[in-house]
Amino acid sequence: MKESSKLQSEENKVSNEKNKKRKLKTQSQLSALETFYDEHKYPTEEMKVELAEKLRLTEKQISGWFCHRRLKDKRLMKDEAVANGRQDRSSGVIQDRGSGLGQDSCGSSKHADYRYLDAKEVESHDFYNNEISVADMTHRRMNHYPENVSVVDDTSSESSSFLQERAFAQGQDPYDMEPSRHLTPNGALPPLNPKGAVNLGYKPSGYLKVKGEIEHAAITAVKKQLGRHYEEDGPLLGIEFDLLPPGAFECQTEDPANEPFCVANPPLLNSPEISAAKKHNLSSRYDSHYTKFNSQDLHMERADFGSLHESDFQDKQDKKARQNIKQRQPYYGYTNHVSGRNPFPDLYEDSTGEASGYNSAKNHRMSTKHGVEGMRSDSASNHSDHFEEKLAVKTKDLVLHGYDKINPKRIQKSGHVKSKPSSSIRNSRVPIDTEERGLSARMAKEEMFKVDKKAKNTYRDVDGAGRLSNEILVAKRAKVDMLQQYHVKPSPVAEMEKRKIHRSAAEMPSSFSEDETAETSSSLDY
DNA sequence: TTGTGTTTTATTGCCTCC
DNA sequence: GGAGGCAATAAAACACAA
Repeated sequence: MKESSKLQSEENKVSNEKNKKRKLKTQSQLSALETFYDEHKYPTEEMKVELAEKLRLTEKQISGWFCHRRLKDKRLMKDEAVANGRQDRSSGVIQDRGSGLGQDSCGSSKHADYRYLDAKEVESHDFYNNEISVADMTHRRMNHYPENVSVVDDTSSESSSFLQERAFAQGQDPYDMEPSRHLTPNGALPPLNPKGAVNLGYKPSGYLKVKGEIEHAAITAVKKQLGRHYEEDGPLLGIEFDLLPPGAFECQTEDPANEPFCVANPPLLNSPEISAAKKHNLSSRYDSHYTKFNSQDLHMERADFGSLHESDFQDKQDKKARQNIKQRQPYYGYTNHVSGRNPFPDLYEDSTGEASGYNSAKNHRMSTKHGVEGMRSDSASNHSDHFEEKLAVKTKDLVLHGYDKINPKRIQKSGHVKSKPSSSIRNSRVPIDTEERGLSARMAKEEMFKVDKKAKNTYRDVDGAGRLSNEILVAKRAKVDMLQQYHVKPSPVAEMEKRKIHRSAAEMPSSFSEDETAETSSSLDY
C-alpha cells in the first residue's frame, strides 16, 4: 500500500517531469528570440545569459533555441534552394548567374568548400543557390524594413540582419556583378571577398558550365551592347530613352489575372536584371504570394495589425491565411522576426503582454510559425506608425542598447564569434552596392554609392571589428533610405528600366529580351 | 473525435577550434 | 580537453482533414 502510493507519487512525479519535458515558449519569448536571432545569429555567452534572464529561460534553452533556429534557417533555405533548383532547371535562368559561388551545394556536393567559407556561411551559400532568396529578401526588406530598419538595423551587431545583409551582398552577384566580372579586363574573376580563396577561380561545372557558356555569351553580348552604361558608375541606362507616359508600364495587360508578374510586381521586380532573369520563377512564385497577400491579405492585415491579438475576425482570417500560407511558409517563416517588431512584447510592457502575446495559441502559431503575417504587416505597416515607433523604441533599447551596447567588450571576449568569416565576408562585401543593383535605379545607385563610400570612410576601424558592422549599418541605412524612397515613390527610374527592356526587345535583336529568350531556349535544352 | 502530418523543443553524439 | 556548433533523433504540441 505504502509502496503503491509511493510508486504513484513517483509516477506523478515522473508525469510532472514529463509535462515539464517540453515547454513551448511563449509568444513574447519567441518574438524576443526571433528578434534577437535576427540581430545575433550567434550570440555570445553573455548575450545568452542575459537573454535567458530576460526571457526567464535557461541558458541551455537559449543555446538550444538558437541552435535549432539556425538549423531551421538552414533547412528552410535548403528546401528553398532545392525547389528553386528544380525551377531553375526548368526555367534555366538564374542558376549559373549565382553559380559564381553558389553552385556547390546545388551542382556538386562539394560540401567541403563551405568549410573554407565558414560553416556558418552555408546559409549564405544557400542564398547563392537560392535565386529567389535574393529578390525575395530584397523584396522582403523593402516591404518590411522601411520603418524598422532604423531600429533593427541600427545595431552594430554581429549579424545585423545577418541573412538579409548577406543576401543582398550576394544578391548583387547573380544578377549584376557576375556579368560585370565577365567584363573584367584581364578576364579574371575578381574575388568577391577578401577571404575568397574559395571564390577565386571558381568555375561552374557540369550543367552550369555548359549552360553558363551559352548564356553568358548572350549576357555578355548584351553587356557589350550596353557597354559602359552597364557599369557601376556609368550613366543611367534609361536616360537614353524617352519617357513614356506615367503608368505606361504599370501593367501590360488589362487583366491582372493574366499578368501575375505585373500584379505581383514588387518594386524590385522592376529591375531588368532580375525581372528578366527571374520572370519565370518570380511569376510562378510571387504571383500566388502577392496576388493573395498583397491584395486581400494585406487589407486583412492592415485591419489586423492595429489590434494585434483579438477579434474573431482575425482569428478566422488567420486560419484562412494560414492555409494560404502553408505552401509558402517554409521560406517565409524564418524571417518573421526580421520585421523588427517589438522583440520583447510582454517583457517590457507588463504581464499582460504575455497574456496578449499568448492571447490565442492560434495566434501564437500564426505569428511564429507562419511568420508571413508579421512580415506582411510590416509591408503594410505604414498605417501603424505609432505602434511601430513604440516598438522601435523598445527594440532599440533592448536589442541595441541592451546588447549591442555591450557588444564590443563581449565580442572581444567571444572572439570565436567575431572571427567568423561570415563577418569578414559580409563586411568586405556589403560596402559594395548591393541591393541597389536590384533596384536598377541608377540614380539611386550613384547616390547610394556615395553614401556607402562615405559610410565606409566614416566607420571603418573606429573600434575594431566590432565596429565594422557599423559600416554595414550605415551603408544599410543609406540603402534602406533609398529603398524607402524607391518603395514610396515607385518608379520613374524603374519604369525607365522597364522601358529599356521593352524598347530593347523591340529594337535590339540581342537584348535583354533575347537574353531571356536565350535563357528560355537554353532552358529547353536542358 | 481521431488519425495524420507538421512544427517546435529537448537530448545526444560528433566535429572543429582554441 | 573544454566549449561551441551542427546534425540526427525522439517526443510533445499543434493544425487539420476525414
